[in-house]
Amino acid sequence: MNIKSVQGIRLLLVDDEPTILQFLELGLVSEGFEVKTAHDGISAITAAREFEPHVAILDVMMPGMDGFEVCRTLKKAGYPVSVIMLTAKDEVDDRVKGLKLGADDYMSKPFSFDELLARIHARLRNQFPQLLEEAVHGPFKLDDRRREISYQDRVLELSPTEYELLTYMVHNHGIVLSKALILDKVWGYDFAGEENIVEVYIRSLREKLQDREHRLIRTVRGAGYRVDLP
Amino acid sequence: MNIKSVQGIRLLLVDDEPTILQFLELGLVSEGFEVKTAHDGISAITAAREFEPHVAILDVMMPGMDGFEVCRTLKKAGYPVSVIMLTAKDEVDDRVKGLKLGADDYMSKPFSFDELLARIHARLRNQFPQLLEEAVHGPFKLDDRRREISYQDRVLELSPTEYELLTYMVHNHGIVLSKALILDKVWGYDFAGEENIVEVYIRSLREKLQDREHRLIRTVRGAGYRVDLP
DNA sequence: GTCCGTTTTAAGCAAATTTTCAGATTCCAT
DNA sequence: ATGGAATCTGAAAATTTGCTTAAAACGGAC
Repeated sequence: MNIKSVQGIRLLLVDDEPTILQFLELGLVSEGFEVKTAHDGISAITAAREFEPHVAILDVMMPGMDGFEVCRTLKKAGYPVSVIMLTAKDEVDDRVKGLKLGADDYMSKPFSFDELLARIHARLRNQFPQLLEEAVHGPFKLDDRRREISYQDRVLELSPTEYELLTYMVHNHGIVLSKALILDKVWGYDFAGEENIVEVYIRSLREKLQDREHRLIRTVRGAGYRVDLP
Repeated sequence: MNIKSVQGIRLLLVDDEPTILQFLELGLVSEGFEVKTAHDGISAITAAREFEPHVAILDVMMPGMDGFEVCRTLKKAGYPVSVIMLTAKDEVDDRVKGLKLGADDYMSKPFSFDELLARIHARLRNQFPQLLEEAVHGPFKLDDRRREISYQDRVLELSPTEYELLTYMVHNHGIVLSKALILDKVWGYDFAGEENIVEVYIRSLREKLQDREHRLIRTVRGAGYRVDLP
């Protein structure tokens, strides 16, 4: 997603399950967020005090102080923090239901990483609209909400992967991006195929941008690709 | 949200569960509302007399005088108050009962704070339009007091779920909404079924809107749906 | 109970997208 | 200029996604 626009945004992750914590942290950091983690409620509160996160992602079920308590404490202290609560699907007793009220959004496990990203963006749009402006880079206009990219004021018709790829590259224009890096960011670290697929998609983008001379998306032989804005 | 200012708007919160009461009060006060709370039906009536709330948020299940009774009493006394009823998901018949007894809207737990905010705003739009902007989006007119949606000045005949879905989507027009998000917001966080049901309902809406070309409700492949107003 | 509208599930189909592959082309170092 | 590696290309194969339809499940009204 849009690396640059997310810089300086602080996320607090709280979960007592180390595996999940690590997994989420890894993903969110590589998206460009500033991330702090805590494995229980008490340390979450402490961390929040000095870290001042924009968004807190809290697991409901934790030993000791649970997610609800953390949420309430943060809100009460007046931090302008958005809270996304994570809970398992089978935790549906009434007490839990009622307490869900304090959070700004709520996701039930299991969920996809992409979905979490979308929720974080939604929260940011709501709470800190000035942080996520519509990005204009030269002839490109990136509209994350509509999920559209315009080039010279014409909306491009892109497949999902093309959209992700172009978003990533335009946000990082002027920088050479290796195929390995692109694979990581766009296809995910666990993609098993060959790097040739990047070439295939670059070709498709060039076609849709009418970039016959490869001047917009430049090939840097042996290093990767670079978007050059006029 | 499409609200100009919330200052001077008075909300009455009634619930016997102190935790929930506190959560809601905290959140709503920080949104700028004037909030008064009551923990049972009797004191709710008393509070309403001198506080004269614009909107009352009542829990259905309370010992002694329940939410319905409070609602009926308030309406009978002629206060110009909008009532939002809170009920647990399995108390299905409560909804119908509540609407018959004069409630203007209902919400089933669990819900997020955002949803409650949206409902309050919706209520205010209808009951006190001078305080807020109109709920007209292009060719759509949303009247959730009557639970009706007009499209090009014709009232649509919608099932309850269709109504919720279209309301949600029109309210968020111009933004891509994933099927997962729609499921959460419209069907509730604990819905167990497949995302296909969203597709089925979208189809039904398109049919009723005569949107054969899918230009009103656009499919954004791999991402979700987006309402585009002409 | 039966009827009726609504919600939900399921399966087949069509289309779009992703991925792979093999041959062509380009580039660079020698 | 030549060989080898990197990149480009076009098209087929594989996969995924969304659309549609019909039937089953459900709930309330009678």
